[in-house]
Amino acid sequence: MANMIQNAKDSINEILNAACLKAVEKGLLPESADLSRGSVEIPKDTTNGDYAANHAMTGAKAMRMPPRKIAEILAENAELEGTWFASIEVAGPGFINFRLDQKWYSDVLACVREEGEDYGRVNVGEGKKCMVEFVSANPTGPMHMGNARGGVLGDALANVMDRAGYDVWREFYVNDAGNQIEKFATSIDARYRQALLGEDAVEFPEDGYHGDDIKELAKLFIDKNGDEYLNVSVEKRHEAMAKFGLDRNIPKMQSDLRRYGVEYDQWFFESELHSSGSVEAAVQALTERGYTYEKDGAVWLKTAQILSENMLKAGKKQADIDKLELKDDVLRRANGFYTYFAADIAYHSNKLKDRGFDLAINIWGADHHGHVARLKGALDALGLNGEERLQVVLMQLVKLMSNGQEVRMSKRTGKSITLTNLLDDIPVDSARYFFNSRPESPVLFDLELAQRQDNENPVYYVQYAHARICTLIAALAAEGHTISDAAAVNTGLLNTEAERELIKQLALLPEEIRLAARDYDPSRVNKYVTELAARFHKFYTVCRIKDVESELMEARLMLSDCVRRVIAVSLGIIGVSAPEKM
RNA sequence: GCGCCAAUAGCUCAGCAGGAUAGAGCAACUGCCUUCUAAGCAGUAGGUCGGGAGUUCGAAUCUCUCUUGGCGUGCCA
Repeated sequence: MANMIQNAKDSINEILNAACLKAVEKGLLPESADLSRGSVEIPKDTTNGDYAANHAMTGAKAMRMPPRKIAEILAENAELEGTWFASIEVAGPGFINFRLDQKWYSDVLACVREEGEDYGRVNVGEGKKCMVEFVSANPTGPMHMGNARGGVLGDALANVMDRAGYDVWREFYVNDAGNQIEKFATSIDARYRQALLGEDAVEFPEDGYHGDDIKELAKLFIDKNGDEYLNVSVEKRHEAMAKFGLDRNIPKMQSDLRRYGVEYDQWFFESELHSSGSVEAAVQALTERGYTYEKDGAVWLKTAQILSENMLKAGKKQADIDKLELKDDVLRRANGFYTYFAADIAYHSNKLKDRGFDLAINIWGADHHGHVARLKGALDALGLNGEERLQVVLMQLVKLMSNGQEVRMSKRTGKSITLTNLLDDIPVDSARYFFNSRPESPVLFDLELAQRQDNENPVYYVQYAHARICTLIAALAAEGHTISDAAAVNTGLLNTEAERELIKQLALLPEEIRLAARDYDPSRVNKYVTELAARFHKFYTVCRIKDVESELMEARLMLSDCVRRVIAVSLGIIGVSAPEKM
């Protein structure tokens, strides 16, 4: 579980604090010396060292001394003996730059070998229960590109959280109740009667689902039941049709997602919240706490009050809050049915309270952002601290390009690229790599580029590095060379710039996992592994492994094997395969 | 109107709890395979980080403002 980047930074802080203490004792720095605002960073340009500390600059004001002078005093009083650092120097406006010693590189390699499959694990989650809910597409039709992105981001994020030390649970929330389902049944019904009574005999509802999949469901329904539902009451007919449709659509979603490499721990049905009385209970609980009222025959949540109270507590000005024109929300409609919002409150209360998840992460499309504040607010009102315990990752929508043209997607007309079509056309690895980009940036998906199975498709760049190493290891094995442990190898021989840059990148994985979990952004892993592949390709070009002096060969072979493992682990996190041959 | 997200090389995007000279891939041009996979590597060229102001030792990054684009602002989900 070692994080060699964090360790190095901590060590620098200790070295500087000790140096500061010493300098104060000697009277070189004032008693007011305070380095606590300083931070350690990895400079872009390694001519500025491997790590740079800005403590002298951030502390200059309190000490009333020029930063450069402070930096020099600290550097002179720093003790590097027994640390991971070989040298220290002052540069620029007052940076204190540290250069890593060989020992650090050796320790990184030892870590990678010792931890094996578990390399990159960190324990920021401390075993806390974390649910990642993602995709949760309406089961009324085929999944589209947006769901494809949600599937990738959610699954990869769940992997990241797992590696960051959380106890992770993946869930799909099935909206099998409410208006959408009624519309779904109405649509099937219209197609059903059109098929039996003629196109013109029945008018198709304007707000119904116009896709061909509905016609297909109607046809299957006829194959099974013939015309026997023509004379049944509308309620009974719709109930049968909704059930029939869901029984076909849901398994289809499950198999499509599985094909995509996405497996859930649970498919949670909204209908169960209604039938168990959980929705009613949630609204009741809000009422008991005084957060609801009745108006026009409906039950309302005092959203405006809850949110403005929260904002006042957070230090926002009343005038700014007024500008937001906050509105209350309906929980139970005048017709007696609960809204989607009410069910969602019940669902999230179920997650945080009944099932005891410490953290609930939802991946939502950006078009749902208006829903975030009020859901958090409702959970706050229930005393569940929704502000912190519910985290919503809003992902921007997918723009699909084909032959340089944007392909418009429309759910209403049913004209959209479905996830099934997508998987027929492009490799899963390619889709998973492309969609795993920063969630809040819109993604432009170029169909032709993703389809290409050559070097223009960036996913192959990474996979190629892995395959290269595998064949290299096989070739050396054929000559009788096996991979030694870090301790059995003279890692000091790995001292060219290409080798050191490669090892530094290996060391970075735990830190990247920590940051990816902190920001709920799994795309960091994509960037990480791409950079790792780049550094390997460079090393491979510059440093020969086969046919060099045996001690050096062993060291480089061991390094290559470390890279192979870390690429495999990283690709595993983002759900891309690591081929042994290409 | 109000709110959320975005704007960085010709194209696609990194860089965003402030750090030193703003990076990569593609496209263009030039090199590197009788030796471990050239699906690779090295190099050239390409930029008022949307405009303006502010905060400070320092701003692509933080604040304000304007412009442009996407989304939201339902007794839909």
